[in-house]
Amino acid sequence: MRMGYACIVTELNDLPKNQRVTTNRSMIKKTFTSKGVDYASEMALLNCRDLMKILIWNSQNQFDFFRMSSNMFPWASEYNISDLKHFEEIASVLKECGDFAKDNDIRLSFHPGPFNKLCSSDERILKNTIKDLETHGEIMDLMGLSRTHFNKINIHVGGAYGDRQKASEVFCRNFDKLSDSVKSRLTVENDDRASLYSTKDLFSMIYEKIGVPIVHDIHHHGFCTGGIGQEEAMKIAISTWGKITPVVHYSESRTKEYENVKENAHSDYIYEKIECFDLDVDIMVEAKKKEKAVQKYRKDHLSS
DNA sequence: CCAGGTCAAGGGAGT
DNA sequence: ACTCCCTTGACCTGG
Repeated sequence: MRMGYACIVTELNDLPKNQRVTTNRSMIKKTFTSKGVDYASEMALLNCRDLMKILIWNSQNQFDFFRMSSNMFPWASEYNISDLKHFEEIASVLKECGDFAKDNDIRLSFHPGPFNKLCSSDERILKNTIKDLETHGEIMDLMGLSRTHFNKINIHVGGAYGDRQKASEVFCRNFDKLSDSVKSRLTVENDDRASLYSTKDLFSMIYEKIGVPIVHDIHHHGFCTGGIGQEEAMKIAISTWGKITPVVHYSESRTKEYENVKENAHSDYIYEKIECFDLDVDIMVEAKKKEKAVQKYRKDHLSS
């Protein structure tokens, strides 16, 4: 069982700016407009170089599961990676990252943002979504990562528009418009609101139609059960993965740590022993303190 | 260095 | 109609 965390190594991120290691260098629109795509290219190269440092840190700290940031290429919707000024060096660094991950058995994944709406019937929104997803696939291809759900690109369906069944059908139709680079890696995650998609919904509306595996988020399930329990939902999700080890997401409510916060907001750390019903899964921990939350969990629950 | 205000995208929920 | 939140806070400006 792997345990991973998302996008940021706080230990390396919370350093003075000139020593900081991060893959999240970005910029506001005004800066992108004034400094242009070559500046974005510079930022992307720095981000990719730091990805390598983060992977090394992971291997030195017994982490074999990591979610890469979608911010590695700022304003990626506005250009093709292969047209960037620093493309050759970027490609070379990314290949090194991918090779390192494989040599050290680190599972890498992506979780593109909430603006991806593969269920949209609006051509412009769909076009933006496909562009973003293809960028994620291209990065993984450049890294030489497998075109399997081991290196998943995980998204939510993205909307219901008042009719889940109908929206999910649009999602399935649009899935066909993606390249193999994305199709082979795409997974869907259950939502944290009853009006959206439960794990059970995803099974019948997505998996049974197009074979896209389900990432079961244990925390989200509490807000959108689909009328079934945690164990049943997890088993349904896990049945969709074939030979690849399934991923489940885990987090706890921020209300455990702070007052006047939303029930479904994520906590800094996690406290309870994660119940996996003896299933073989990899766990992506979504807690604000990132790697520190996993380290604390290991100390509390896994050390002997 | 720091604090405070601001920031692409789409949908949903709360006000 | 407006604001906040979501995968992941980070950027920018003025002091």
